[in-house]
Amino acid sequence: MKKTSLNDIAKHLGVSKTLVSFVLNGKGKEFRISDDICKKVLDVAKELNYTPNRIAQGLRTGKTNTIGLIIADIANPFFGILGREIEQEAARFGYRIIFCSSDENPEKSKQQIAMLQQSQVDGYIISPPMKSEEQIRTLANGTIPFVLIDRYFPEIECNYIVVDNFDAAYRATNHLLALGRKRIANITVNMDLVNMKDRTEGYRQALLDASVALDDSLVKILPFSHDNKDVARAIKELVAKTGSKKVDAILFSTSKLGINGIECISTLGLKIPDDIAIVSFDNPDAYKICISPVTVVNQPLKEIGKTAVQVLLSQIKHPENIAKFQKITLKTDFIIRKSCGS
Amino acid sequence: MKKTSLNDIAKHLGVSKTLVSFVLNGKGKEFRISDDICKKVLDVAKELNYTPNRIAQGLRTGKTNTIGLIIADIANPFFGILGREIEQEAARFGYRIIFCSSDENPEKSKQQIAMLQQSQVDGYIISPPMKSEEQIRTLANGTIPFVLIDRYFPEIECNYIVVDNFDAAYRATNHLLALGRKRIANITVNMDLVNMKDRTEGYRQALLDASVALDDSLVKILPFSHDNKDVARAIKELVAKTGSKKVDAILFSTSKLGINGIECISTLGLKIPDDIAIVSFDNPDAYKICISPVTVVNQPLKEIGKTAVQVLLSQIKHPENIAKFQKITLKTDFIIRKSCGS
DNA sequence: CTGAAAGCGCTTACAG
DNA sequence: CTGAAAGCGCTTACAG
Repeated sequence: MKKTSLNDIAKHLGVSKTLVSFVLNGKGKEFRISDDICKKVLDVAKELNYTPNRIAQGLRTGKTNTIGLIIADIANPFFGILGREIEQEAARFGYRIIFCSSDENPEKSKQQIAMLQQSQVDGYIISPPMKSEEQIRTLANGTIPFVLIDRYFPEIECNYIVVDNFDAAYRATNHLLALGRKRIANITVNMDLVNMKDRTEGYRQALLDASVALDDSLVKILPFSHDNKDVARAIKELVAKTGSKKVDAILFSTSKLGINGIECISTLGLKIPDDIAIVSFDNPDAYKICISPVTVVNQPLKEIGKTAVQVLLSQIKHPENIAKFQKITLKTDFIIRKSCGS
Repeated sequence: MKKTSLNDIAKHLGVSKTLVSFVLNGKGKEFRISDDICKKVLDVAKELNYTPNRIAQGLRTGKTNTIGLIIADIANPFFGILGREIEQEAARFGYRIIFCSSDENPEKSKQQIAMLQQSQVDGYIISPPMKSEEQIRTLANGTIPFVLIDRYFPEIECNYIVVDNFDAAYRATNHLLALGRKRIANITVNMDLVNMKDRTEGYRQALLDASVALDDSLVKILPFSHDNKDVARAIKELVAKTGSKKVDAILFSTSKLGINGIECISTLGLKIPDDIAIVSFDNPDAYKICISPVTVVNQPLKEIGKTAVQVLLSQIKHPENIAKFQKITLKTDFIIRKSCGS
């Protein structure tokens, strides 16, 4: 029992597949095909259980109605929520998503882009790993639209939807400052990516503006593929400082760092916020029910995802706008809970 | 600058595309094409930046190397981790994933199956929502292999990879019993799905075996699309019981319930485990750093995902085995933390 | 109003 | 060893 094709329907009725194609695509009226025949075609299509072969359609029209999505890791709720939003918005317009987790590894993302290209996706949404500038530049020189999310490369002209990380970190640090914290540390990851860099810059600027001396030993930069031992080591170095150098607050640049960090702080018997105040980027469930619910920088994930799809689809539908880039920076909001005291 | 095709390479060299196809598919040796020509083809392919059009290939061969994945919600870490594992294992064998979140809504999953079918996926991995028996049965009558994960329908013959939920709940409840808890509640969701039903059955059986009287008012069944208010209401009803009816433990059948539940319990000023002991299914990050780290039933997500892909691919590659079903039930492990006291 | 024909980019018998 | 040809299932000028 092979799948039924347009041709099967055409033969069944003794008409041409042109005609069948027209009515099945709702162009019956447009080509003034008689209602009678339209009905027959529709009936037979249903009777034979016809479903269009999108792949054949894609080959013919050059459009697959598919978007390629590359993020760091779909198991990470940050990207999971983003992925969900993208899926949902894309589905509204009849697009499907092929997703890939790059693990922040440029070798992987390169292969994934190649795979997606071979799959003839109509566009890409990418959260580019560090050292992937060349891949993105190659994409920018091609004709398939794409939009970057979460990070971007300032020197590459293209669409991106990001968040004002500098501002977010600045405000978070100010919040700590306003509550009387002075020795504020920042635990972050490799600075090759602008989003991470901006966070630490915002933190630094807030300290400068408050005339608090910068102390580079308070900024802990972990490799991208860190584990909880790396975080524990950083925390231990930080809390080992005593006297006037005693650390009284930590800004975590990602929630993965924060979750591991809080686990470690608890293990060390330190109290949040009494001994150490905590602020973190991102807002996982864990932060809502943890020992001392965490004050966070909350990113508008829904909006990022939704906007990314909209920007992409507008370019897919208007190829003439391929060089009109949308560079969108969204604001974050700041959710105050208990981890900074009051 | 159109993409280069096989034909372009063929013309460029004045050979047939048959030949080009052979060497590009590594069949040069097999058809004894001279090394010289092979090299030329490869060189030109690289020079013209050739990439195969998988969609054309798919149309011709009837294989798209694509798997359709339907889960409840990719933003839920439970499914996110599962999705990640499936993606990774599939990629090892050259397969890509189109993913869909059904929201436990059978209308959606039905549409998604149709969409996936039109996309000519080679197989499906599905976590079927309740009331989707008919869709799954239709699939089972078709010729495209699929495997169910997380839940299944006992009356439908097909592949599935699930977990021994009865056993898991039985052990969890026994753990509570062994620590002296007697009035153990179970908060769960709609019982239409076997996995949820089995959890409550396991809970009941453990109580029976320990000669603890069953009390149906201790089993709170929420609708599938519950929010934290629903959970809060259930908890309040439970803790309102006093005297000999006082509740001293809760088994949460999902982590979404548990996270909301713990938030509510904290709000009410109750202490875990002193006032109430907690055990939950699933092991999100939140449980590791929360007020009283939660004792959990941990599902082998990696193994579920990996096995699902393997079972599916073995059927895709051996269509003759379409009716040889693999029904796999994996064991869970039990991670003891602090939420049950000692 | 309807049909015959070309063609999207591939693979694969078939022939020599 | 290599090529001409058919065909996967569709869409879309073109012709009448």
